[in-house]
Formats: sequence, C-alpha cells, structure tokens
Amino acid sequence: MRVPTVAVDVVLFTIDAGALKALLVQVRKGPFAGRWAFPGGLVPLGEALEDTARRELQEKTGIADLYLEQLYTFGEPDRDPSGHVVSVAYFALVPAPVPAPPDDPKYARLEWRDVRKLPRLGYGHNALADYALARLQAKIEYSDVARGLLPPEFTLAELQEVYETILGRALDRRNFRKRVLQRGLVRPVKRVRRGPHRPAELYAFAQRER
Amino acid sequence: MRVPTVAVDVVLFTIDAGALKALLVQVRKGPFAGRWAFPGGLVPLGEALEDTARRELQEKTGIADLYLEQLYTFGEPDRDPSGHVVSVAYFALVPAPVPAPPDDPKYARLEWRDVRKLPRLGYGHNALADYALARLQAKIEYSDVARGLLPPEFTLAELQEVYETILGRALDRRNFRKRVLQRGLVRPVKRVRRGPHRPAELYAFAQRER
DNA sequence: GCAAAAGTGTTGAGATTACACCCATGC
DNA sequence: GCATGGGTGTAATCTCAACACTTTTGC
Repeated sequence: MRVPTVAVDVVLFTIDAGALKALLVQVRKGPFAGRWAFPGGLVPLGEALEDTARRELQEKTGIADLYLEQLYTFGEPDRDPSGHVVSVAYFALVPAPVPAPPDDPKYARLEWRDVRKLPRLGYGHNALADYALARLQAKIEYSDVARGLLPPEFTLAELQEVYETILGRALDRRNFRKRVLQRGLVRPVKRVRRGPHRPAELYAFAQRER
Repeated sequence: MRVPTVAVDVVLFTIDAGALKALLVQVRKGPFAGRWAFPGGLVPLGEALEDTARRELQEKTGIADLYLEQLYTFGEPDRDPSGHVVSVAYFALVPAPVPAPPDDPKYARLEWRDVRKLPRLGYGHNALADYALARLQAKIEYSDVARGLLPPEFTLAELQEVYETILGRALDRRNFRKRVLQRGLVRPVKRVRRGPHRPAELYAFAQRER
C-alpha cells in the first residue's frame, strides 16, 4: 500500500435513561481485538465521506435518519497499528428511544455506553469521545442540535432534560423556558401531553436554524 | 487506484497593506490549469497530515513557523476531476511583513490576494475560502489567534487594525482596549514604539491561551 | 503651535442570574 | 384532598455599545 487509507469513525450519541450514551462496537481483529471503539469503516473509492458514515451506521444499527456532522480528521500514521489510516471523525445524534442493537453473533457486538464512564477504547478513541462531547456541549448553547436528540414534538421539561444531561448540570426552569422561547428556538404546537399529572404543552423546533 | 487519495490544502492568511490576504498558487495541470487555488499536496504514506501541510508551505514559501489549524475535510468524489481525492483543509496564519514569494519559473506562480476579492478558484476552493474566513472571524472573538498575525510586540492600534481587517468593520477604540486588557489577552511590555507622533505603548500576548 | 496618533470614563440598554409560589391533573 | 410535575414574574447584577476630549510627540 503506497498511500494512506481513508476511514470514517462515528460517535453516535443518544439520550437514554437520563444519561448521554454513545454507541460502541467491539473490535474483532488486530491488536485492539476485544476492546471497544466507535463504529467506522473504510471509505471506498467514489463514495462521499458522509455517505460512508451514514451507510456504516445504517448497516450496524438500522438507523437511517440522523443528524450527522463532521468533527475532526486524525491522520497520525501510528494511530492504527495495521497501517496509516486517515480517519475522518463524525458525530451523530439519534432521538431516544433508540432501537435495541441486534445481538446477532454474525456481527460485532454493539453497546450503548454512558459517555462519562467509557472504558479504555481502541484506536485512541477516548480522545475522540472528549472532542465530540466538547463540540456537542458548545453547539447546544447556540444552535438547535438538540433537535437531533428529540422526537418532533416534546415538552419543555424534556428539552430541558436534554440540555442538563449534555451540560452535566442543573438549569433553572424559568430561565430556561424564557431563553428557548425568546430565542425562537421552539414554538408551541397547541397540543398537550397527558400523563399522571398536569398536562404539559407540546413544542416543536422552529423552522429556520440559526 | 482502488482507494481515495488523501491531500491537504492550506489557506494561508496574512495581513498586508490593511487587507486580509491569502496565498494562491497557479494550477499547472489538469482541467483547472491556469486557475488559481490554495496550495496543497498529496499526503505520503507515513506522514502526519499537519506535517504535510507545514512541509508544503515550507517548500513553496520558505515560511517555517506559522499557526496551523485544521478546518474541514472535503471528500466528495467528484470535486477533483482527476480522481477521488479526500482533501483535509487547514488554515494558517503568518505575521506581516511576509517575504515576497519567489518568482522562480521552475515553480508554480504564487500570489497574495485579497480574500474578499478572490477570482473563481480551481477545485471549488472558493467554498474553502469562505469557510476559513468564517472560522477566523469566529475564533478571533474568543481566542488569541491574532497572535499568528502579529510580531511578538505590537501596539494596541496594530492589534485593533488586525481585528478590524478580519471582521471587516470599525471597532470603538476605547471599548477595544478595555476588552483585550481585562480579558487578559495582552500585557504591556513597558516599552514604546517611537514614530512621527506620540509614542505608543508596546504589548505582547499573555502566556496562557484561553 | 499645529498636525496626527495615543490614551482615557461614564452612561444606558439589554441580557443573565437568582429565587418561590400557584395550577392542573390523576388517583 | 393530596401528590406530582407544569407553569409563571421580578429585582439585582453584569456585559456591551455608544460617545468626545486631552495628551504627547515630531516637525
């Protein structure tokens, strides 16, 4: 092989049981066999990077529709002991509830793991996890990335829980509601979610991103 | 060729004559021959991406010491008509005054061009220019990237001119000085620059980045 | 002494934080 | 009627933008 190989790796986040989780796959070959790492794969000739990322996730989890954003490209030649692999990292979001990963022994094992309690990962992927989390925390403050973690309609309490889980700290309810409303991030949809207590107004993200 | 090739492209900025300029090279081969584009080159097996970027700039301009930061990776297969090239884009900064590019006919022609008046570039590089400028504008607000565009000691007027050139608008002198000082971005070095008028205090960037 | 750039404070507006009580529903 | 989560306003503080005059030097 005369040139570096190109791969994509994807940090797929979801929120589950009040925790921010990422999808891991168990490495099957090479010096990292048995370790966990983020899913990824080689980019074939002629395929766009983002398409490779989506295809890999689709094949591994069946999830087709998700938010995907490029993170960083790692190109140190000694990161992968099997050769010089330039790895384009993405981060992705999928709304809860996420379908349970198929536990087909034909495929590598998959697991959703709390991002703040990751084991030592293969291919130096812990740095990737830190990077992805930092980006997510930064973006949630000024963009509508939270869209990728929620269903089309949701209560403000649910939205706030997403923010708190990502940021890792509690937020004031009144201030939170004021902010997201007057920033025009969400709009009420004139429906309510009924439950055991007082019904909650439902909201949706506003059309235009900002 | 069975896999995509990996290349780096670098948007090298400097400030010259009150304008933000970028280094362009003239394309010599292929369908974009004659057009201008940002300098770049293929990543050889075993070399880190950033090393390739530095080496290319060093070879083309002789500039060795510069600020370099990864921007984005473009991987659409049809961007380069000669094949599927995954291009990792960097942006770089070099302080003025910048050495004049050698006009050796053995090498491709080089030119510093005003970033806001670029011609139609090869390889779809106009998008890259926009992206790099947006990143620079964003980062100058909260980081010390301006460090890469100034000599070790400078006056606050010079610093302000860098900000104004990058942001493309005038800033209030008093507010500007207040901000950079109380943010701890710069510190006075107890020396002055003498000129035709009142001497100006010299400053240097503070040690720690933030 | 004059031209030119350097240096310096205050005020008002808007944004952000802190904080506690009533409301609507299911059971 | 009570337990539970849903919904709301105000005051204090901080941050950011607007704005004009005096100082120091070279000539």
